[in-house]
Amino acid sequence: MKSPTAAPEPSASNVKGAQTLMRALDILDEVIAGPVRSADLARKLDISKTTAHRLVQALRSRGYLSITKDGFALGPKLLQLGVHATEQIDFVRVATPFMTELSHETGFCVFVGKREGDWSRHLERITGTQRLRVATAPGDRRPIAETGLGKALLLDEPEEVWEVLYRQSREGSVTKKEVAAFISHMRQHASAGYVQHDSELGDSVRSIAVPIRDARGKIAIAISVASAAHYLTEQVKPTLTAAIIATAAKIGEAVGQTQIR
Amino acid sequence: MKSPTAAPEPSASNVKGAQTLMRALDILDEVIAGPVRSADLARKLDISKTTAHRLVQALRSRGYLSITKDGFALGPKLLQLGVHATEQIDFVRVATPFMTELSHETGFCVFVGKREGDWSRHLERITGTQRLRVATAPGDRRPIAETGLGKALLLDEPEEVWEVLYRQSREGSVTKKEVAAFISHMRQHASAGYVQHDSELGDSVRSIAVPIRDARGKIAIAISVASAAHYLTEQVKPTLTAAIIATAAKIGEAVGQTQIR
DNA sequence: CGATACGTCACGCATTATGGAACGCCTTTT
DNA sequence: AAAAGGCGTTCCATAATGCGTGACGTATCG
Repeated sequence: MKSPTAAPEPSASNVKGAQTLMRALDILDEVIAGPVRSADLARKLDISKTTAHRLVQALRSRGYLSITKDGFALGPKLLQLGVHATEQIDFVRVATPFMTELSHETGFCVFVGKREGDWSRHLERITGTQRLRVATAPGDRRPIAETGLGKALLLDEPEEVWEVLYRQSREGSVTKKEVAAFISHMRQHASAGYVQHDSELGDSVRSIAVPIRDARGKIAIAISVASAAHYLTEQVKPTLTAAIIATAAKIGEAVGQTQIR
Repeated sequence: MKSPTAAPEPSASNVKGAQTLMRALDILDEVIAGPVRSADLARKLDISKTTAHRLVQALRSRGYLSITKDGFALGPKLLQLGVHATEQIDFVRVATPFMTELSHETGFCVFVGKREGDWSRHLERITGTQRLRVATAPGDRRPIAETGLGKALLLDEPEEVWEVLYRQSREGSVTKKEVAAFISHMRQHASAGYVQHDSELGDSVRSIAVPIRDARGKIAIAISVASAAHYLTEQVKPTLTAAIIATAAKIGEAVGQTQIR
């Protein structure tokens, strides 16, 4: 059985014997914000002008930096790496440790999922400590407008799309009033940045879901906590919601989401 | 006066005193193709298993690599850097040295430009050795369907867009036949990958233009050689075209264009 | 026309990174 | 079942690597 501790992540300071590399990466971090002069780098990172110069030239020779009239900027090589990273990165794998952490903190069961056309696909589940479990398993596919997780994946869509998908999930048998209510709720969710969803199947399943955006700001996946309404009461909701949002923010940061501005 | 030699580019081997960094970047280069095991890296790069391990852990601790079940893959940090690089990179600055080289090789005048809505903006010009010069100057804006450079920027657009922009450049006074001819020519250009354009103003200006794509494959800028038809004869055209295409390829590589597939 | 600040180069010292050896854990082979 | 091989990991002595001091040429500013 797996030990409960998460994967041993080398926490940056953990790693010894790569000073040159670390300093070079520090430089890249500084340059993210915008062009920086070599001398400024030396000061901010507290290294000698010479070292800054050497590292900057090395990075430039590899295309990681380029020279502009007001200092060094990110270079073309990073475009290439960025594109390939997009293809290679497994969002779920990145998210899993954070989900585990959340599950341990709260005791609830945590899910991740992504959009597949008009469906939402559940990709991974971290089981919590509660006896009563939501049956949804990794691999399950549900109409996207029908789950909290799915709705979180739709938060950036225009209202017309919401309507179409909602009608689709109800297979047409739906009143105008219901549609209007759905849209209205989605609007609230979108402005709040998270979704609270009560199952319409009468099984008292309640979930809270939050979308996670990739580096381009596009919603890539969503995480959700789902449980019986018996556990997920109005009292615990505020704290829990905050915890989920915090976790989503951490994951977002880990997948390179541009900082909130 | 500037020396005729291009900017002193640190040509990778030029840079000394950054072994650790260079090896780490070599690792990233290997991983671009797909997940690689740490031991394989040690072999391919001819370094000890220990060193490979240390570098890989360092890169991972910073998010440049991530662990997958079949080795190390590019990490989420590269998404972030990629996005910011897209904002920061000055394609013209990257292109200029290559354009200079082309100009010296051929003697012709070389231009770069980008698209601005329905216009093409000339951004930089490397003057050649010829007495007779095309007057277009950096900063000039022309209707996009009216110049070779502009047409190169449109090669990926659907035919409807070609038609709209062509009519626009002619201010409506255009026959169906002319439109059909334009579309037909554009089709040829698109499949050839370059544009040959003879000015319709009767000034005997002829140009050859090639688009340059960014890391996502989207046309970002275009370069062109323009001259009096007196210089740009049918005899020199094949050689010149090949040279321009080669230069465009080099620039494309420099801005991280995914290899031709 | 000094004064400041930047990028660049050369050089000697010691900090830093290197590879060998060895270990535990797996899967594959015998 | 045992042996063999491959992988990721840790420890350690060694010297090679990367560090900062100092100095030079050049632009920017007052």
